[in-house]
Amino acid sequence: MKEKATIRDVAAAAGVSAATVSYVLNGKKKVSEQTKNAVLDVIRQMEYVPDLNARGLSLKDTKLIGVVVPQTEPGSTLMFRNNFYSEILGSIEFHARQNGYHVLISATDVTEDYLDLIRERNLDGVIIIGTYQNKFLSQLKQLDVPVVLVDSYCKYDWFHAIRIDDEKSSYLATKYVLDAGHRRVALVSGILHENGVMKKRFSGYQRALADYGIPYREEYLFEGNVDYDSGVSIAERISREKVDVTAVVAAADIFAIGLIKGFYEEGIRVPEDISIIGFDDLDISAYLTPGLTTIKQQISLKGERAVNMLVQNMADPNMAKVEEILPVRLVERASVKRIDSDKA
Amino acid sequence: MKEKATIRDVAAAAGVSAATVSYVLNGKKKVSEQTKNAVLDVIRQMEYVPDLNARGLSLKDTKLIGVVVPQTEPGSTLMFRNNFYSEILGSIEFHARQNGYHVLISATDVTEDYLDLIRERNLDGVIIIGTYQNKFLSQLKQLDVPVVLVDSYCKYDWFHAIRIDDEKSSYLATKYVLDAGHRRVALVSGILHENGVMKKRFSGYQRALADYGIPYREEYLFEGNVDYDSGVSIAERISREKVDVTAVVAAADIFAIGLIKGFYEEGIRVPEDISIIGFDDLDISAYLTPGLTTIKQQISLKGERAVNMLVQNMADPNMAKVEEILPVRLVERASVKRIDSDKA
DNA sequence: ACCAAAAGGTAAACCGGTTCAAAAAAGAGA
DNA sequence: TCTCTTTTTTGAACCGGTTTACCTTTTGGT
Repeated sequence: MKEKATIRDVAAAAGVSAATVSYVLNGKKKVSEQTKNAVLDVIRQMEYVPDLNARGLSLKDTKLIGVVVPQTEPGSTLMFRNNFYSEILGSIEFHARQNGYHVLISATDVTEDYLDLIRERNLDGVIIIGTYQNKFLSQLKQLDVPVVLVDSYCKYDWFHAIRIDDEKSSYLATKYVLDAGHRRVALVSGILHENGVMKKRFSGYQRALADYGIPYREEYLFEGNVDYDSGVSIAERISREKVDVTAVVAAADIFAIGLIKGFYEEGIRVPEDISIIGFDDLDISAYLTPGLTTIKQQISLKGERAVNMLVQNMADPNMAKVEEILPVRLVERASVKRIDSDKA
Repeated sequence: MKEKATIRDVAAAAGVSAATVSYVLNGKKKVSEQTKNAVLDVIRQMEYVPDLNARGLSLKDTKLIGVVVPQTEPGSTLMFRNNFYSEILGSIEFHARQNGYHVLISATDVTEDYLDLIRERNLDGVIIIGTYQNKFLSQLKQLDVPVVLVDSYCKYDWFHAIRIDDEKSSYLATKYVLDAGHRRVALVSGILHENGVMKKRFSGYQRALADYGIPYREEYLFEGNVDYDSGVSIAERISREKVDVTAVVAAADIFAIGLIKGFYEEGIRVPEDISIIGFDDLDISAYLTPGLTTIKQQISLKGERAVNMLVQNMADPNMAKVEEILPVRLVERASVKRIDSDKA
């Protein structure tokens, strides 16, 4: 790395003290127009750029925020392959920069290591996307750093949170399918006991059924890891075990995508033979054939709000904890067929 | 942020000097077993974590690397929606951490601003993915920071580079289609005059045609932005203008995905009516119906090699510039139909 | 003109690490 | 026991910023 000019170099060249240069830069004290201009000239001329590390050291304010994206397996980079997370990340990076922060990414879980990272780097704030290990939350709280949780249900109100109303959204999706005339509808979900989000979506599904006077049937519930392969194999199971459904609510688009593929392999056409509704609206979802009818989340708005919330909290450490619920929207594409409900 | 213990706090508690604690931590000087253990005990007990910013300040070595992912439009976060980049990024993050580095992401172009960022944060190294603006390269070089270029053709050998052999890979793809019996094959490509990678893929396509004695026909070349929508509209054009081809080589999977959708809307089936081969092997590509035959890049290997190269250069500033070409592999799925070449 | 107050500027200490030069302690040889 | 080494340890300076406390000028009111 080329040697950089320091604030004292600038000071010397401008014939003033380092303190003055500092004041010119951050305007915390009045400096006469004359000296200010002289200093600015030198700065421009020397291409001086202040060192944020040094500044961070004395200000204890690093303008650095950490973003944690979940890793599916240790050492895997899968989470980045999930467009859902990537898109939030992109949005976070953009808005962070708008607010003068830089983003340090980590594809770790929130563990001891990450807590150390926060302290090592003196992160000003942290955004955690998706799941986390409960046992480290209280330690995270101890750190007393602003934290925004995105898309997860924390039983304590220790941190800001931002997400959608999963129960209601799932209700919406299920209701849509029921309104289309379907009566025997399956739910493909993540593992319920380990995933709060999925639990809520399960509840919404159940409530919609109940509203239509349809009893919940356990054999219509399929749990699996939230990935493409689960979708494929669940489709196979539904086909081979001749599970008697006309529609399936997929609690994540990635499931739906796998299901379509799986059904296709089994000679079952979507939506002619079976209808599917998804959840998330990944950008792939519009590209599929048929286009996936799904619950659209405003993914990049999520990132934006997360950053804003964090920035606000970093400015005011005593800010009350807020929980923001973003709206969703059902986008109709071609994967759900309207059927005659009497027939069903 | 909770106040952290400093090295002097540890020193005081252990009854030694700060220097000693420092030596215990980084082993640059011998410390007696006895004091070492005493110090380590205190460190454990106080949960002391050294401050990397402070260390960076005195060592001029921040253990921070910057990764630039291209932004499609100013202010957009589109690049993150491109799985291709996300996956490289994920891989980079993982391997960087393995090597003790943290990753600062930016979705900027390499402009004045980013050059400033490098200096502000004293980045130890930089990985630039994809395109960049030529005019800033020489300034980047001035900075004298280790840089690895991923997936781009730089006319100067100023930086390390890592990519695939685009010409040959494209040749391979085209040859595969020709071997399947196709004779009238279109190329869907990015804008040639602004994209070095696409230029190479175009050459490969031409060379394959030539090898088979097939004259290149300009009306079989379709240029567009490398995105889904271009694919859709090019499919429409091919259909409506009744362009007489039996196959198309898509110079990026995202094109192929759009093409499939576009053809579908036009009532043209893939691969029954028209064959398509892609390029990249996005993870979506396997999920499509039909599965996309494509040129597979080892995307995460790319990230790994980029990090290794950078780490090596950071360790040895005089390291000679290297250019690494990664192998590709054609993966056969269902989007290319073998036809009787006589008929064509 | 005279003094108080305001404005502009600065030296020096500090943030939390590392490291040099030198001091202190321990070990070795005579 | 007393030097001479060798090993351990340490005080202090430094990295590049910020900031406090204080000093000098100006300015302004009477």
